Amino acid sequence: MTPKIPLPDSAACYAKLKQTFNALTDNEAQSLLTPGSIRFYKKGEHIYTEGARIKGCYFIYSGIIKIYQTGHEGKNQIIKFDREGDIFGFRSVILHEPACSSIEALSDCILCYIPDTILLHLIKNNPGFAYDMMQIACKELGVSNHYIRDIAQKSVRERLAEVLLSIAGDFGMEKDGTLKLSITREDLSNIVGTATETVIRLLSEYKAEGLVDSRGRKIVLLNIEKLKTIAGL
Amino acid sequence: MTPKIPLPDSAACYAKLKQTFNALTDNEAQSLLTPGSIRFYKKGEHIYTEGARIKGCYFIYSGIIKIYQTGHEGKNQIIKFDREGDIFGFRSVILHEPACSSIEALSDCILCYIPDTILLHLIKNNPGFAYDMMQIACKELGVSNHYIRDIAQKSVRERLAEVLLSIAGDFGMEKDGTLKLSITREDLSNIVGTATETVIRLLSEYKAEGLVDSRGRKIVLLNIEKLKTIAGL
DNA sequence: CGTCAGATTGATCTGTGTCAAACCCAGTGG
DNA sequence: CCACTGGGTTTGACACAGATCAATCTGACG
Repeated sequence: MTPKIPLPDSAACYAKLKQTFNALTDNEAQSLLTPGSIRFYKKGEHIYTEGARIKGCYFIYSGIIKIYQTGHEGKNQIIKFDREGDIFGFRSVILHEPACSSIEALSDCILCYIPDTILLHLIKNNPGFAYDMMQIACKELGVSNHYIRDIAQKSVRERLAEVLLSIAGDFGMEKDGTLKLSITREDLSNIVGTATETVIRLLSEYKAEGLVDSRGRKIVLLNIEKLKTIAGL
Repeated sequence: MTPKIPLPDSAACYAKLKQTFNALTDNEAQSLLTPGSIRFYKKGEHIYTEGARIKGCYFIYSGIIKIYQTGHEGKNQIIKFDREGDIFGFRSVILHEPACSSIEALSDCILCYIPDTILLHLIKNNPGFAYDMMQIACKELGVSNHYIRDIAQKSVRERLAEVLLSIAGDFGMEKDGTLKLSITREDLSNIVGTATETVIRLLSEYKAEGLVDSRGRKIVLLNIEKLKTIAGL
């Protein structure tokens, strides 16, 4: 559990916070950065689990986390990935409800914990902050609703292409087209909402068509345009 | 276009508003109820369409509206129904984006239009209101994410049962189990995310099993418990 | 060098989508 | 009053995408 990377000091964390919430005053940022609020999480570690009564939310200083829900027969549905500068868990805090999804660190992470009292205090006392949060919630809402349509209407083949492109968009790729996010076939299938074998077969098809290349978790997008066509974009 | 029912006076509308947004002050409520902000919409009328640059959102004084997105080959995905006391369109206003879904009146409706300037002003000046809006957005977010899991993992048979139950929950039913919301098979299929014929076949199956009865758009839930089992609840 | 998770490939089964035809019923207009 | 019309509903036949099950393979790592 010893951090492999040094925890950032308050100043560094403050700078990150300001990027996401530019409405925060210095005083308020101070109130967020109490001792112990900044914590290191090892890759693979679970931050919290569906149904947990969390009493605060988390700001990501660095790293990538996976947000998912467990369904029938233990199959997981990945809702989204969050990264540096994102905030998660606020839904449960604001509604005073148990967590509706589980969170797992996909890479080593540094998270800043924001207790419910402070979050609610900020929303009720800093209108700019409330507006920032509002925008974040609305953006997520738009993405989720868009995804409902896709998952309901598009074929798995189309959705997989779309997911690959959106991963490229969210996390970037090397100059050669390699996705910066390394991800297992199983996780891919849990985003797309299909069986792992199907993802593997479709990736092979793409490969045969010269659209992608892959070795293990390294996936290379060779023909973005064609993938967009398949995805229906 | 002449209203079949008289438009409510400001006082009636004010009362409805207070039920949803109890943080509103009298002055603020006044600012919402300018002349012309309250309008009647006929059943089947389109309030606005995906991609429209709307400059305000709507509060539902009475009636039911359908929120949907158009996908491949004109097939629609219904995101949700809203009714009396609900507010819609705020996502686009808050993000300054074009509408991401279309709105249609499922019954005769009376809507109260809230211009963007006023909505944003309220959020930035009345923390209680901002918090109310925040809760609404978060609630919708929770529902949407939950639905992503369902649509990705459950079979159509399971989802149809779930949708019927949730319609019963949202809009109620008569003592005999008849859903108060009358809905076409096509709309049902557009919620579940399947073909119309499949909904019809599954309803027939349910009927054969004594779980539901139906004549036209009147659907009667005969065995709620069994339906819950099918839905996986 | 053994082990184990993840990746791959094949064979098979089935839930749903698609296409086509017919039917029911309410509203309209002659 | 009745034929006409058209939207919604129903049923059947058929094809196929994708799930499932089973077996094998690969590569990373202790």
